[in-house]
Amino acid sequence: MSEGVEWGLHCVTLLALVPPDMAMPAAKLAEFHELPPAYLAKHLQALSRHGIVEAVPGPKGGYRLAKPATEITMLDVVHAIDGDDNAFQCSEIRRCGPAKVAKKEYVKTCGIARAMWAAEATWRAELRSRTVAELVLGLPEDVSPRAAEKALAWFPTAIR
Amino acid sequence: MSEGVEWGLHCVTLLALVPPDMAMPAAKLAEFHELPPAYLAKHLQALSRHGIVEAVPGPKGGYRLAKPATEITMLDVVHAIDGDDNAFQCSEIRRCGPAKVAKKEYVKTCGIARAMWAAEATWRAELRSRTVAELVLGLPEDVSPRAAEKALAWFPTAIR
DNA sequence: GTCCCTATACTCGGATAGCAAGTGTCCGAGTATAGGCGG
DNA sequence: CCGCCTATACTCGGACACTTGCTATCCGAGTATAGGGAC
Repeated sequence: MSEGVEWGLHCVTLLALVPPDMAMPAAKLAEFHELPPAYLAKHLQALSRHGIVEAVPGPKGGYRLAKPATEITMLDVVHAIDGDDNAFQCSEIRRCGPAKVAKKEYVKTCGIARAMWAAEATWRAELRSRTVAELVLGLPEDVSPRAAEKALAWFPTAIR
Repeated sequence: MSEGVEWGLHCVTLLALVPPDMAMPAAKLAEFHELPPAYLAKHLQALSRHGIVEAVPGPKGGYRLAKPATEITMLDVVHAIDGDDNAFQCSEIRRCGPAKVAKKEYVKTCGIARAMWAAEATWRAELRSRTVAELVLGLPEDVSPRAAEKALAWFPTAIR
């Protein structure tokens, strides 16, 4: 899985703390995680194209969430950055070789592909059930008070 | 996900039909699916290293299952070929930037990584619950009688 | 003092190089076989 | 006729090029702002 997924999830979580009438530039998002700004921008563009974040141009511009954090699932972010294709790709090799028959004979999909896709379906269901809002609510439990203090001190200098 | 996973699953399913005292060469496995023989061999080596299939050298040699098909899960095959690393890799970017604190302060794992890994756990559980034996039992339901006939006619020419 | 205009600086967006992992291929090491030879 | 030996041919196993997609970067298009000037 692409590394950008991790970046995207962290950035979306951080953007969820930005007031709806403000925005945070990509450079600040990169600074907060010490990420290469130009490359992170590429992933933020993907999130923007898929309607997850909203881009505000010009000075006092930046990114903000395009919809409430309760309506953005982790699956949305993963799909926006890594694409929504199945991880398992069935190339129908069963239709090749000495046992191949007419195309019309293959009515059901390959059993192997069905099983793999069923497993991916549970994975997607799990990620679809987790919203960005839940990630934010879980933050106080994971970050130490000292780190939270530093983050809160930095935050006002980043939003515009 | 690597294309070799698909090849490996199909080959293991085919090998499940080989009598325990016989073997099928990699070249025949490749022929049955019209796959590049040399490259398929690479994946079969991986299956052999992980104790899924057993390699028999010399003439009348080839591959056979190293244990009963009921004890080989789809997850075993996927892990052997694609590796058992988590698809989501947490690089701990939360420990960087202006809000970073001492290493000892990060006691719990990142909430984002926990959620991603939980989703992967359901994916693995699903694949672990499916054995190669079940794939074989599902074959008659998916392949047309005509294809089964051709496969059965080819099969004796491939095992040694 | 207030309104309008213009130059500015900051933002995002897409087009452009570099690199690593997966893809594809090859040749060498090892072994059970099959045939020939000797007893 | 039977047993042993040797040459053979077939197998797997690891080491070597190539290509696609992810990684990383830059510069151009667009816009709200801030300052200056006119009224």
